[in-house]
Amino acid sequence: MAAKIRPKSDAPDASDRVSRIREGVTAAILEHRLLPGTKLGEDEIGEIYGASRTLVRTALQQLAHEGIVNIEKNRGAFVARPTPADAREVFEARRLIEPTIVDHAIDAASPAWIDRLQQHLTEEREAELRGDARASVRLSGEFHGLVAEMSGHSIYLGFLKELIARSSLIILLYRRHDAPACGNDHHAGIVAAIRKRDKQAARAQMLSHLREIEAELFLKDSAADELRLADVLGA
Amino acid sequence: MAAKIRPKSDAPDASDRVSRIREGVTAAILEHRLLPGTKLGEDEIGEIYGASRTLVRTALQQLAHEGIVNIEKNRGAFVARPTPADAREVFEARRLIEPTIVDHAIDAASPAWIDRLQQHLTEEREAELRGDARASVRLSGEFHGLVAEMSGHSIYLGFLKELIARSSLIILLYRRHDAPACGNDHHAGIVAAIRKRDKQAARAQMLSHLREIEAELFLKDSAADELRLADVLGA
DNA sequence: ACAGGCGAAACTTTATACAATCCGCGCCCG
DNA sequence: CGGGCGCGGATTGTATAAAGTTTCGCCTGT
Repeated sequence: MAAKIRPKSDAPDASDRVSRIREGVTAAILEHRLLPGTKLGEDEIGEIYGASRTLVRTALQQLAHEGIVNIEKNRGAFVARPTPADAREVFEARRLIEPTIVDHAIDAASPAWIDRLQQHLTEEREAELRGDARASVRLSGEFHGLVAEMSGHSIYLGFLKELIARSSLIILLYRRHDAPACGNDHHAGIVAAIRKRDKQAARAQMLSHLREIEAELFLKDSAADELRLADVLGA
Repeated sequence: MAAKIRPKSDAPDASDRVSRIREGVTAAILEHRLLPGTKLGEDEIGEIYGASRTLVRTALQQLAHEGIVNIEKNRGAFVARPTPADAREVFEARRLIEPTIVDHAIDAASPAWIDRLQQHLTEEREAELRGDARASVRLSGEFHGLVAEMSGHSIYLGFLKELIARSSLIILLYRRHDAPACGNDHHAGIVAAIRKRDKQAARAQMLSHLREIEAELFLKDSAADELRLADVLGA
C-alpha cells in the first residue's frame, strides 16, 4: 500500500492544467528544446496552453523549486543556467542516490517491470537509430526515472526527478561531443544486472555510467568564468 | 551567488512576505506547535501575516512541494500526516545523505564553523535545561541543517531541509517516549568528531544517531490506523 | 558626437472580484 | 422515525484589473 501513487504528484486529470504546463515545460527542457537562459514569459506560456497567468505562475514557481527555472524578482522566469559547481553537486548527488535506487529496484523487480524496462531500451534504440536526438535525450533521462519509479521509494523518486531535469540542462551546457547523451549500452547492462538480481553489479554499473556521463562534461572553472562573463555581457 | 548589494529598498523581511509566511509556518511545524491534520485556511493565515490570499497561496504551494503540507482540491491546505511508510522512507534517505554531508562538512570545517557548532550545542543544552521543549525540538532539527549548510553542498542542503521538516512531523506522530527529540550527547559527539576531522567516526556517529531516533519511533501500521481513526473522531 | 537623464512601454507583482465546488443543515418523503 | 434530497453558507479556484518596477528608446545638453 505504500507504493500507491497519491493524487498529489500525479494528477492526470485534464482539469489540472498546472500539471500540464509544468510537464510540458519539463519535457521541453528534457528534450533540449528550451535552452538555458530562455525567458519564460507568463503571457507567452499562458497563450500556448490556453491558461491564465495565475496558473502559469504556479507552474513556474513549482519549476523554480525544482531548480530548473530561475525566477528573478520583477524580471520574470528564465530557464536555469547551472554553474559548473552546480553540475558537480548534481552528479555527486546522483552518484550517491542512484546506486541505492537500483538496489531497491531489484528488490521490487517483477516480470512486468522488467518488461517495461526492456521496452524502454528498445524505444531508446529505435530513437537512436532514427537519429531523433531529442527523443533520444529525453528517453535517456526517463530511463533513470523509470528505475526510480520501480524502486517504489517516492522520496528518492522526487529527488531524482529534480536531479535528472537539472542534468539535462548541464549536459546541454557543458557536454563536449555530440555523442548520444546517455550510452544505451550502459542502460542495457544495468537492466541485465537487474534481471539477474545482481545488486553489486547493478550498483557498480550505475555508478560507472554516471561517472562516464560526468567525464564527458567540460567543467573547468575557466569555462564557468567564460560563460558567466558572456552572460553578463549578453544580458 | 548574486551580489548582496541591492541598491534600493530590498529589505528581505518586508519585501518578501511569502518567505516570512513560509518560514513562520515551517518554524511552527518544527516546534511541534502545528499538529498534523491542522487546517491552514488561507484567510486565517493571511490575516495573521497581514498578507493577501495570493501570497499565502504561493507560500502554501511551496510548502506542499516540500511535503509538509497537503493541498486537497477544493478543500484547502492541511499540515501533512506522514504515514509509517513515509517515515521509513524519510529516515532511510537521511541515513543515506547525512553521513556524506558530514564528510563534506569536515572538508569545509573552519574555526568559525566549529565555533558556530559549539554555540549551537550550548543553545541546545540551555533549552533542555530550561525545559523548553519547543525550542529543544527546533534546535535539534536545526543542528542537522547547520551541518548541511557547513558542507556547502546546496543540493544536499535543500534535500535535507525537506527531510528535517518531515522528520519533525514524523517524530511528533510516532515517537514513543517523551525523551528529548534528538539526543544532545549525540550531537556533541558528532561535533567532536568534526573537530578532530575524523570522517569515519563522524559518519558512524551520525548514522547511529539517526538509527537511534528511528528506533524510538513506533511505526507499526496498526499505530497509523489507530492515530488516523482517533484524529477523524477528534476532528 | 557622445553621455546622461527623462519618459513611455512592457512586464511582473499584488490585490480584489467572480465563479465553481464542497460541506452542513433542514425538509420532505417513504 | 429514518434516510434521501436540495438548498444555503463558506471556502477555494480562477480570472481580471490596478499598482509598482524595470528596461528600453529618445531627447537634450555639453
